[in-house]
Amino acid sequence: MKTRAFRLTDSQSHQVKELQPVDKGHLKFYSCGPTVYSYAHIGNFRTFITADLIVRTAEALGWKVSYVSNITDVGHLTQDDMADAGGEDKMEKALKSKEGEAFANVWELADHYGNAFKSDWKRMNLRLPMVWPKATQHMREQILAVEELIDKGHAYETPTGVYFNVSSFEDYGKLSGNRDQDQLYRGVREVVTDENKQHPSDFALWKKDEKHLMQWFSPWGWGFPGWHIECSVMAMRYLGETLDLHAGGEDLIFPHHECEIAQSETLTGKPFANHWIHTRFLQVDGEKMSKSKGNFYTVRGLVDEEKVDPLALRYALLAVPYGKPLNFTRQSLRDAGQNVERFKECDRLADSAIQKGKEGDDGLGKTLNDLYEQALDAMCEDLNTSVAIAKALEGTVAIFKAGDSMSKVDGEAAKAYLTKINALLGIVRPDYEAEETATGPAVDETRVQNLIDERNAAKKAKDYARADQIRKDLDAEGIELRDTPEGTVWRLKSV
RNA sequence: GGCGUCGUACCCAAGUGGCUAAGGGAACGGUCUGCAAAACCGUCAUGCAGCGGUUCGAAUCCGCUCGACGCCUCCA
Repeated sequence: MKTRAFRLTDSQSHQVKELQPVDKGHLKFYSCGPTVYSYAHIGNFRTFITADLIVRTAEALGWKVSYVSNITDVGHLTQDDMADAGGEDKMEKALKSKEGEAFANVWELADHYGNAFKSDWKRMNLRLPMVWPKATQHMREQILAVEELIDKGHAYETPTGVYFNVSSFEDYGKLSGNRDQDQLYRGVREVVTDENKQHPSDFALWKKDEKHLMQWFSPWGWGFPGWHIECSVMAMRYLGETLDLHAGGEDLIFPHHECEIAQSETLTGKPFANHWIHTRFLQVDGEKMSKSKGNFYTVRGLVDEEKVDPLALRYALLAVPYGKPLNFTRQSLRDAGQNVERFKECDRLADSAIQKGKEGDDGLGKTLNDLYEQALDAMCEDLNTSVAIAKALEGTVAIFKAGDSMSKVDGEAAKAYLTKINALLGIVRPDYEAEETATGPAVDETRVQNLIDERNAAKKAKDYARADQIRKDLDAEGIELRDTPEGTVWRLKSV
């Protein structure tokens, strides 16, 4: 295998630079996960897919990957910690909402959405992290970290909590560019802040709150941790004091990641992460998607209710490189579905060629291998998924050209190619067994097969009107028929 | 007010100084098929928001104009 550099845009320098693990060939990677107060939407998953593609590319390069993705289940307030008068914990707010009525308490709610998230994760063909740490499971470490920050003189206690003194950390703003903390508040319509804080930019490490539904006892009394401290603590707990790479959505650059840097580097005196990358937001029909606008799609809604092929959804979410805004539309989902079908069709063609066992070798393997190498090159160049997909699709043209007369050797080469493309992009085959889904009627396969048999009998009898009627009826149900040399096959039409 | 991104065909999108401006979707014509579907073949941007400039040479660099968008405020 030729040696390749894996290059990614670093959010701090805005330059594309080589990702170089401190331990050569062993990537220590932390990716910010969701706050589990609701079902994750496709925008969340664009970010998680970016992380997934990094893991897959690193694996393709033969690296070992220590991959951690957290689950936030406490401490994420509805209002920023900077202006934290009146901020409400997202988990508590969700419990009070209409959907929250189904849960006995906030712990159950967190558990439910956390599990739903993990199930969506698998359906989107995402690599499993080494660990999925939860904020609530690392309370002791968080409290210890806050104590240490106070001891070191970088944090102070007020009647409402413990705050990090931003002016005590010289590098504050190095990631986001928000260097001048006073400038930040000029032109902002209203600054609501805790009057006990020394500066509006100081952020909460611990909130005192005896009424909070999730609370722990600390040296500062009952309360709960601030949102930022969990990631610092869990990242360092599992991956060490300096990460090779830290990823997240673009909204997390400030304040979340800026605060993580301030806390972590103050604690260790070492760089927190050598490389930062951020996935740009997804838009829907040219508009920003957000919960407050209500124009958002969830994985569950599309896959369970609308029967969209999860692989098509994944394809649509990764077709545009992570550094550019992606405009998600019904059209983009249809395009994605078409191409995913091409891969699947090639997979069937390769299986059939292997089964037929025809002799010969038309050199398909060489062509496909070159294309795979080019696809991997594209992924190593800042995850250029557009080019990687283009190369992957060129491979399908080569496979289709070989067609039904493909030899066994070429069939095996095609199969191996698709396996490698799938390992890199995850858009050919599902990597996990399908889980039972509660919603939607299952297709009665026996009934469909009976109708196909009836249609074939009608065709044989040259009763084409009857044959076409059966095909038309099934099509109306969303089942598409296709007559192939191996017989009639059917598939569910997605979207 | 601060920080940042982008404008390439009907749609998505690659290309960041130099061969014919990748690839996909849609559309149209053809082959195959009882007819379809899938597949294959062919057609589909003398031009890259506009205007200037630099250069032997620019979609690519510089300036201005117009337009779209993101973060700083709930969000990945």
